[in-house]
Amino acid sequence: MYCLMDCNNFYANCERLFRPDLRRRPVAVLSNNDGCVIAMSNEVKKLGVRLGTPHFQCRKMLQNAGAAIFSANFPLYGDISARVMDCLRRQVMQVEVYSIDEAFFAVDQKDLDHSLRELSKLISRWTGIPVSIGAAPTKTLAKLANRTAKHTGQGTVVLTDVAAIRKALANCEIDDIWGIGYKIAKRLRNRRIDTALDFYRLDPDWVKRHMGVAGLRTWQELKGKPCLVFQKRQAPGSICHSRTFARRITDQVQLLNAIRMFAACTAERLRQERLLARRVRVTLGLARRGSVKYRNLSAWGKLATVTCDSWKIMDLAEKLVRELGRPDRPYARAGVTLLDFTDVNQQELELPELRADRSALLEQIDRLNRRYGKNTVLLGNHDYRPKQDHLSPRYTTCQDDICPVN
DNA sequence: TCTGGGGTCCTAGGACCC
DNA sequence: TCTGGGGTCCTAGGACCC
Repeated sequence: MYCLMDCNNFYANCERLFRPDLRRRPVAVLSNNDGCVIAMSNEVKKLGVRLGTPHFQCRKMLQNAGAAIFSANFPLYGDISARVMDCLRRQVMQVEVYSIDEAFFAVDQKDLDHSLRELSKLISRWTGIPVSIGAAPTKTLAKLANRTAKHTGQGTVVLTDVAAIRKALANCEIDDIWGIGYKIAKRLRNRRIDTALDFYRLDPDWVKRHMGVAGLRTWQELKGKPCLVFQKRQAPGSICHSRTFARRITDQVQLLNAIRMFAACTAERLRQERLLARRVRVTLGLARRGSVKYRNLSAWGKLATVTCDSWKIMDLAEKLVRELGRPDRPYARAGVTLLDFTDVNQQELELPELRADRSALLEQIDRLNRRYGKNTVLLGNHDYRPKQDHLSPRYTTCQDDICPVN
């Protein structure tokens, strides 16, 4: 049996943890630069705000409803997530953390309904975060069970018999199936395939022909045949750091400063993962101008040897930006991606005279950033600062922000 | 004025090889 | 230079996830 635990309105409930006064107030959380709504409490959902709505479009409505607005506080959410996952690991086997607020796990118990309800209560009691749990014979059906648990307010749902599965499928829109996104859903709707049950009734050959192997896998999963199994935590295949600028950039020096800073962030993450990279890619997003659409420019290059040295990665990223030249439009966003990794233990040998060994210095910088918070020590001459007008304290990860108890 | 960020997997097409 | 088939590798782009 596959189970899926999902934290309810996770970011909004993290903000509420240390602010009991917000328990009944609407809460919305904004993306970087306070651009758009990325999470909200049920009260905000009831107002009709959709995920991804730009803040300026719903600001008035939220104000009128007395909503509390927060800039995304990822150090806080990451720490609370780790606590929830730790709690889950103490109770069940084979936990696969799927995202910051979701984890699959396996159970093999008789009284499943009862034990999942107890588990949900326990996580909520230990961490303060309410969760929903769905259980079913495949991961995709477990997702469906979880969705049903949320929608019906049951908290936990076990989907095993065909009748219950069919009922849940009939109540699920085509684009709410895990694995079917906006594009495919639109194509299916054009053919009058509107619900998960309509999709379930399709011929598998047709599904394979029109939706490829990924679509067929989803179909088989809904039929109860597991195609997606538990996965061990793997090293990432790429590491990316990208940002939309609070103000568009026209100055090349400013852009290069931002790129060097982004490159340093990717390098730090690379060292955390104990990996070395071979390739660097930079991506520049050019702003819309009149009828001229938003456009991406990108370029990649190879490092002389695999490395996790911030300066080498920063230098190559800068070189790539220079090679891209100056476009006629301002930059709206930029990013740096590292690719082609090898494990740190398999580092290629460099001639000693070519190696500027900065590993001790980088180690110290990483240590300071771990201890005193991200970006305590930054490399390069940067002037990039995101807009975060509604940031809550880092209650659990920064000593200065700990809640006082009176 | 103001529209996120970080990933994975699959597929098609081109280059190249024998 | 052209002819053919089969194979691999690489890259860009699309689609998906949270």
